[in-house]
Amino acid sequence: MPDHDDLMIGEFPFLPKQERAQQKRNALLESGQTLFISKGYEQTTAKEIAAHAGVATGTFYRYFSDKRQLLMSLLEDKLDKLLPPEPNWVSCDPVSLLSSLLEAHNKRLNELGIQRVLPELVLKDPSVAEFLGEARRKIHSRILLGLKQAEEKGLTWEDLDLETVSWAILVIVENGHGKEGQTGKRADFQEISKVICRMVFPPDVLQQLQNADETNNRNNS
Amino acid sequence: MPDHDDLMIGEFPFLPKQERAQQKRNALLESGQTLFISKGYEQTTAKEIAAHAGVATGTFYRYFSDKRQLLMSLLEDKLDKLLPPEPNWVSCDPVSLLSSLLEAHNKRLNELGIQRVLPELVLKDPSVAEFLGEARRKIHSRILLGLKQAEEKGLTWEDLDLETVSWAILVIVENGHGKEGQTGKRADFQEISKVICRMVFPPDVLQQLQNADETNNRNNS
Amino acid sequence: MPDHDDLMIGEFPFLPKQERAQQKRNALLESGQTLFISKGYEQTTAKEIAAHAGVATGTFYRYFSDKRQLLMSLLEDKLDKLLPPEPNWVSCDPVSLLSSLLEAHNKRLNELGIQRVLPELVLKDPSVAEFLGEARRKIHSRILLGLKQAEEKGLTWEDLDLETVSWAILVIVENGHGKEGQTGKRADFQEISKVICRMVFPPDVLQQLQNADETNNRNNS
Amino acid sequence: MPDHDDLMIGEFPFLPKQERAQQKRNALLESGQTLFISKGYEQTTAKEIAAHAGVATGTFYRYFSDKRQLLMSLLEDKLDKLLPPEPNWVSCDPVSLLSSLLEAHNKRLNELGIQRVLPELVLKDPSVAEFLGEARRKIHSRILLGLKQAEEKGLTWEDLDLETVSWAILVIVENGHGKEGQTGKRADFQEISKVICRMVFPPDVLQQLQNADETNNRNNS
DNA sequence: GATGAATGAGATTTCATTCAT
DNA sequence: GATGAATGAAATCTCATTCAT
Repeated sequence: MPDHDDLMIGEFPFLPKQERAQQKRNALLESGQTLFISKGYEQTTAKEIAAHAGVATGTFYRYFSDKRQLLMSLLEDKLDKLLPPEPNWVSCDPVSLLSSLLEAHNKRLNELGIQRVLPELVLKDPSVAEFLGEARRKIHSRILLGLKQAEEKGLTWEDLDLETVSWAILVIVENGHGKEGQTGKRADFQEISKVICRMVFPPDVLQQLQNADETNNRNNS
Repeated sequence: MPDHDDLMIGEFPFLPKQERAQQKRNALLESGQTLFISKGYEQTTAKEIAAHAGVATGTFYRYFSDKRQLLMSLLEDKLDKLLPPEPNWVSCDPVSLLSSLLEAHNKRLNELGIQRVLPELVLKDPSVAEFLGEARRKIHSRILLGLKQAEEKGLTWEDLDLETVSWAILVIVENGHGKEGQTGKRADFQEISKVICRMVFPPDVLQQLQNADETNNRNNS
Repeated sequence: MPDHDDLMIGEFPFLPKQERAQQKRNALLESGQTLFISKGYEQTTAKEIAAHAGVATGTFYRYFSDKRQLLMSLLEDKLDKLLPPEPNWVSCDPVSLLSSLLEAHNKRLNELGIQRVLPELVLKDPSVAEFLGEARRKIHSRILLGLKQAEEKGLTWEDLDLETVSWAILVIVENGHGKEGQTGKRADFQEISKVICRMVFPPDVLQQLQNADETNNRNNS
Repeated sequence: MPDHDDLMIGEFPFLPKQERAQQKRNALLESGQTLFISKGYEQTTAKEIAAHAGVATGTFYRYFSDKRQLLMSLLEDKLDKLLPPEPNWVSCDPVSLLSSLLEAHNKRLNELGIQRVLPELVLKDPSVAEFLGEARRKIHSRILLGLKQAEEKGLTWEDLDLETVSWAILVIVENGHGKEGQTGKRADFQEISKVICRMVFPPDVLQQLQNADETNNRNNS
């Protein structure tokens, strides 16, 4: 349980009660996250979480009604960080834009790690499944919307099935974080972006967008 | 499990002992699979599996050292069915080829269902993780090989990063089965195939392959 | 866990499964009863009951879903023994009849002991309260019925309120077992019976009944 | 417990400290009583009592060493109210005297309610049992004393066993409060009194006492 | 081999009591 | 004195695994 006040010599190690309680709650949340990620949800006990957070078993139940609720709190806290950002396809070079978005999203996911427990929970707890499904639908419709705007401007392949492409993008984005560990090679966001862009834009449009972007940059500097 | 054979004095039991034991083992495997899929691995007890298979709890432990080993046996038995087939890109219309392969693979996955428990186990049991990683690497290299052959024949985009594309295909294939439930629309294998082909082949090559295919079919008939 | 078979040398120490299980169930019931009576319901833990019955904690839960259910089983098993017998006022000397009934009932209660925990449970568990109330109503109406028959024969005090008297008798009978411990004197069933009879019969009727009884006895011998 | 006095600068707090402490103690006692009666002793937690009394959990332990001690204080405070009044059999109509005494006692018991938890505690805490036994003995000897005076004046049945009758009266009085709920009819104190009087006095004596009472009343008015 | 009752370690959860603030 | 968060012992209950029959 880190307590920064301890380091401030000359001050009373005083925190208003609410804040201290918040600290403890957070310590429990963090410990829960850490242990869930490293051992899985079922393999982690409430006692362990409490011990890891440096509090007694009973304290766990002051802040959370049970393990499940701690997890749900974690999910709610972190949901926005799990969602990939919404790309704006038009204004600049789509490949490098996507690449940096992917890299940032990937970094966030790896820092978070919580997504690794989710598949375990989908089977055991329908409400988690519901929760995740909702989130996925949200992301999917975001991606779909971006694609639609690009399509309206005549930038995409002519016979593009937006539903399917946006779903494919979703899947690629969601699984990007795992590329390295499972195929032995570090994720190459630049290449992934190229693949995605190729699904969306014909080569000439892509070239055009990239040229416009370069011009843009030259004018700006 | 009532066994009327015991009552037929003077007849040979219809199955030699070893085979009857095999039957029990298989019943347990099937029950394990069914229950793991519907309730998750941790939520399924050895007693339940035994009861579902129509044998006594203790019998479970005659055939499997524990729950984990039953699962590993399941995985080994079914692994080949989890692997998607290796596409041969050259000989026919890639889109319809892929489409039918995807559909067949998807059907197998849904019949199997076992893949749904795997994420739960990856964290709990490193050997499962190892096992799965191995399988994925195998599939990945199959896909990669197919792509390489296409590339050597000059069929693919010029600047194609084969590693990345094959990884993207892997991800799409692996997640294809879940498309429907999660985005509200039934999986459309035709469209998915088109997307994948667009990642791999330039439009003119694709057209050419499809024409060749049609010619082929006409000649054949 | 007493096992009488151990003492039968030369016999197989064999009991059919059901009987053995019954034995264990009974051992648990008895242990529950003993401990509930000596320590109270709340003060007795499932673990203790199991240990006292010579079985493991888990075995307790094989036979009873929880402590409460064991108690309810006890109550159902013993309810008929808790009910006082129905007196037949007419056929013989009411005082000695009542006296022997009271003594027998009292002996049964003391052997049983379970009634001592009931008050504790009435507050905690409304279903126990309901259960007991039902039993009391049954006894009460039995007593009332006996009184009515006596009244119809013109044997009782003229202005007798049957409801009230039967209630008073119920209360006296129910509390008879506790007389000794709480007032320092052994229960004197003969005297209690006299008191009850005085509530019901005028002295002359009582005398008459007793005389008739004596005549009866003389004729019988 | 909001306390506006703290805000009135320059005024003496309305209550000296000790008295305010007394108030808290009393609030705790009352809350304990209320909750014990409605939920039972074991089912009531110290935290609940404190919350109900409007003080912090810790404050509970400033005034009482533990839950048990709060209960004992309750008992000591209320014991005199639990004791039924001592009847004076001679000076007036015993039936109506008893009737009004019974009614008053019954009302007190119902207001108090604490007697309902006692059975739960007798088994758990021998000192409570001791305490209650002492109280019962006290009441019993009071009743016995009254009967003896009546006997000395030759008012009672000739062969009356005073011990037994006084015990029977005690039991009836103690259980009177529960008559209604358990037999479906409201307690009828007049009838109960008649029953008790019939146990004690022969009809002619009773008549005589009632006549004397009427004469008394006529003379007084 | 088969059975399923028995085991007991371990997870979840509660609550009387303490103690830093 | 008052507070209420924290404690941790203890109760309830589950289930993988064993073993007598």
